[in-house]
Amino acid sequence: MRAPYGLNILDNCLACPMREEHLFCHLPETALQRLNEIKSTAVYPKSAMLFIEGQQPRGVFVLCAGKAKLSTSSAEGRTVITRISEPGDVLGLSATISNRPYEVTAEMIEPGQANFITRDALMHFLREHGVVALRVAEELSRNYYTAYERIRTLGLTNSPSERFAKLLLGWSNAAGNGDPLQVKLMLTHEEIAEIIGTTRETVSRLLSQFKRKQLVQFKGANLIIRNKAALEDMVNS
Amino acid sequence: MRAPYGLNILDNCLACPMREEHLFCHLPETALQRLNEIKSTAVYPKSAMLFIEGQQPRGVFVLCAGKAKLSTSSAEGRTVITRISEPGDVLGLSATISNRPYEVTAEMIEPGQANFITRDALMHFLREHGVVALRVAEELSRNYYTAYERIRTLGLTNSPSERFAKLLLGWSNAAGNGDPLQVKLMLTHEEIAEIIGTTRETVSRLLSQFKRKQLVQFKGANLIIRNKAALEDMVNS
DNA sequence: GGGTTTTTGTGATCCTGATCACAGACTGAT
DNA sequence: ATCAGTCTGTGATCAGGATCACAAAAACCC
Repeated sequence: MRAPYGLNILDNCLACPMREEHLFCHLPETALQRLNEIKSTAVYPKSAMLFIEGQQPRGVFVLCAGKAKLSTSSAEGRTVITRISEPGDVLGLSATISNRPYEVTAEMIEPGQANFITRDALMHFLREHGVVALRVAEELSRNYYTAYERIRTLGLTNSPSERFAKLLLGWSNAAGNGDPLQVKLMLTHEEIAEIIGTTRETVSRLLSQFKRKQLVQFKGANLIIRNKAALEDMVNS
Repeated sequence: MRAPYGLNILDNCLACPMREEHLFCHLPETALQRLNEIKSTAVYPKSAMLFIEGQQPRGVFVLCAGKAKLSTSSAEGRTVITRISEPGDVLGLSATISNRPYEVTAEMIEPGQANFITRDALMHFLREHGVVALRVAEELSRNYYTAYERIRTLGLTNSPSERFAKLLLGWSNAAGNGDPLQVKLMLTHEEIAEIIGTTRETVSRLLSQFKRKQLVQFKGANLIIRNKAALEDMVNS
């Protein structure tokens, strides 16, 4: 297995990388072994598509390194980004389990690595290991919750400013290590717009507006939250 | 077990009522038997709350008769209806499986009946019957898909008119029996507004507008779709 | 380093829905 | 029948974003 794109292949990224709640953690030894036999690893460059909305499900991808954006589009070209996936996430699980077309497109937004398990192998594996099926159900529930969170932000807030403030706060909370008030902006305005359901121009304007009001401030490619309270007020307006 | 509210208790509504894809259909005999032992049945009047958003999950409800609306609200009183559940649906499954608070409120919009299975009993049952756990995973995937459908309608369409047209078409498709062009309106304008993410007034106006344009027509409490093509055009605008 | 492509900033315009405010129609209880 | 409560229709107003249209800036690539 070669490692193009200057990435080193991670040895065993199925086995509980960083997140304790990872799908395939704390499994019986035999199950884990079997899992390692049926998985295959690959490395992906930026912009690589793991799968595309509407395709028949080939299997699941366990993201080991890098980030991927999950999005869904309308016929008229409009797009919503539903999630930015991080290492440890399992992509394509619901489609694979239910054997329906992938409901989203998964595109790497930075180079990374993922394990792949074919649908047949996975289903066979799950039928043999009932415990893991239950874990899969739990993982699906988790996905369900994040989908609900999206529904709530899209449905319960009217103004883009509110949603943008919410997004920034969410990012600052998610910043596990380092300064929680410092957020690395790795998305284009266009992509941010696709997350909060507005236009690129509006995101641009909101950002200047936030800067003007001293709510945020730039430090290179990072955004510093200067007035968290004010942002929180906007969210609960 | 008494039957208030003038409803007759259905004998065994776990066993594959109408929908082949029902969660607990085609199970091994032993599993089905055990299921019948751990379930309890109750009858609910209109407006009864099966559970409320934020509560610790007590267990799952299998809806046997009647319809329930699932909704989620913001602190400021705004509400989105995420689904109108029909007999055969399993309510509270993801919360129960993942042991997180119910993510929605389930309220009966017509009198009905449901089986209840406590969380403990269900989890114990699932650990014993791995096959069923897989079925649960499939059911969760289905729920996930409908959640995604909500995300798409909320995120990919801008105009309330578009969403309203889409809703009407969806209802007409769902009308299994009878004239597919005839839709029974059983929700208030307020509730419709909470489904498509707009205000009551806008729904009122849209309805008059659709009537004026001969897209729809009333026949008592039923709505007749007069110009399906025009509605479909609005959706793909 | 120059040339191309993507990304960002900002103005001007316009229009759709949200909001507020009532009045009329229904519904359901007693 | 009556009254309270809910639901529905519609007008008037108004602001917030979508849209279009460029130009500047940054990133990328041989």
